[in-house]
Amino acid sequence: MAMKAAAEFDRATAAEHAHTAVWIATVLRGRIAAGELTPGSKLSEQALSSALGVSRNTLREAFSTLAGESMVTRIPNRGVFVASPGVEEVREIYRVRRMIEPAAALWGEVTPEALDTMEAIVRRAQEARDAGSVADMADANQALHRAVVGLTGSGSLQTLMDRVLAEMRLVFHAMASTPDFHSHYVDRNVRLVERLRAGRRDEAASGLSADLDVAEAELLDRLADASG
Amino acid sequence: MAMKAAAEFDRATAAEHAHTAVWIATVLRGRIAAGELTPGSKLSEQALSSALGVSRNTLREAFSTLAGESMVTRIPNRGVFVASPGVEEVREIYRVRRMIEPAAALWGEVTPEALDTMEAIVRRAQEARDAGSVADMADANQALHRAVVGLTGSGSLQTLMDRVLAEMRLVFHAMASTPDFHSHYVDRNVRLVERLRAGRRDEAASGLSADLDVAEAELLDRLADASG
DNA sequence: CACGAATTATTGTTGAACAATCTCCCTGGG
DNA sequence: CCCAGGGAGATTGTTCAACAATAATTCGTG
Repeated sequence: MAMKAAAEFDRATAAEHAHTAVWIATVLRGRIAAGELTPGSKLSEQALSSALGVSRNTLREAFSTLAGESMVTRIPNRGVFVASPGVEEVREIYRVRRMIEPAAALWGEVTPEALDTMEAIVRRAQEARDAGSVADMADANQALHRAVVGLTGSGSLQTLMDRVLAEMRLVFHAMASTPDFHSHYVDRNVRLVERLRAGRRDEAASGLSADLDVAEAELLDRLADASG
Repeated sequence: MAMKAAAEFDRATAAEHAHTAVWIATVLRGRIAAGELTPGSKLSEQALSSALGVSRNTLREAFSTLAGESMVTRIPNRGVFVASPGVEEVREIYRVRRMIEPAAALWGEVTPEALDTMEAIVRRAQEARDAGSVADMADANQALHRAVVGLTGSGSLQTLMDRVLAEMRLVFHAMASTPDFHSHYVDRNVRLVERLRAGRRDEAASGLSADLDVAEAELLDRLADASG
């Protein structure tokens, strides 16, 4: 068909031959994370395949990938939709985090470099708070917790955490407004890193666990408000 | 083509319309777990698609799923191969297990039902040892550790653990002979469940961690022998 | 207005085709 | 004898077009 160029967009830019399906999955993942594709919205095969300039088959393969990451939900004979996490998903998110984050704090390998990285992230969060940038604060917060899991040295756990954090972003996107959720945690995060630096891992782990409890409760609260 | 029936095998038996791609993924996952498809062996698209009676496109989608579970490895323009975990993969497996299993023992919800289940599994392991059935012992061992992670109540962690255990099976399949690896752990597992029953979670967690260290060392040892 | 049936749209799956890439063998030169 | 180079053949990556199966919608009828 002569008119594939109708939606040729970039795709020549970054690493042309990244095995189209993977590339498409990356594009969609990015758009979902950016909030361009809002939770619950339908991803039509025909519309998307022509919009992205790939065949339905290739798009389908990308969908498989994203469904495996639970970024989208596939309903047989109905289509795929951007995942829209609810109360149960939030609970699951914190079940996971309450296990792997304290575990990482307790038993991970706390290197000086890791501590430096975390301190830099915490400073970034403080600056974001001072500047009143909610988005940057959210980013820094996620980056910090990601770094905590990084202490485990495990790629699988890191991947799991990335999935969880991506789902968290979806939760925020699903909420109409994003009132300041993170500023309370900037100071707590500072204390967390201090404790890790001081080698007080028990305190770091238990404090982290408590923080997660609070965050979950607060998030569930706002979710109930939004849906009630 | 009239001759699709050439390889019609069952496929009408179990839940006919399980949406072919996932059904195929299930079949392949089972064959890999059973050791029918040995680690490193190539999965030719043409051969498999005709052997399973599905189109290459559908098979491809199944491959995506399995690659996402790292049951198979995809090498661009070369094909997909049954994953063949080596030393680094074993290390990663135990990095994960050393985090989530003790975490589950420490912070999971230890219900009486869960304890009963675990005791039943442990008894099964003892019977298998008495009967000299290595395979049953391996199964029971895996089931027990799976149950430990189940204490977290988290589906994501359970899924991660399942992936890890599947990879463990691949490691065993990759070793020419499977000398008795599990009998040493039957008694340790008994003690683990006893400690959980007694509410001595710290001991359960630290003992578990030690067991995992020993198991990793032993496994790495045998791997070194096999490849040396 | 409610209800059911026909129409329409969308997904699920297949088969064939072609380009890109790899594998392997075969030949020629050192 | 060994190695480099070059095809020929096979395999994967991707697209297209078609049809079957299922869901959504529309429309006619009571």
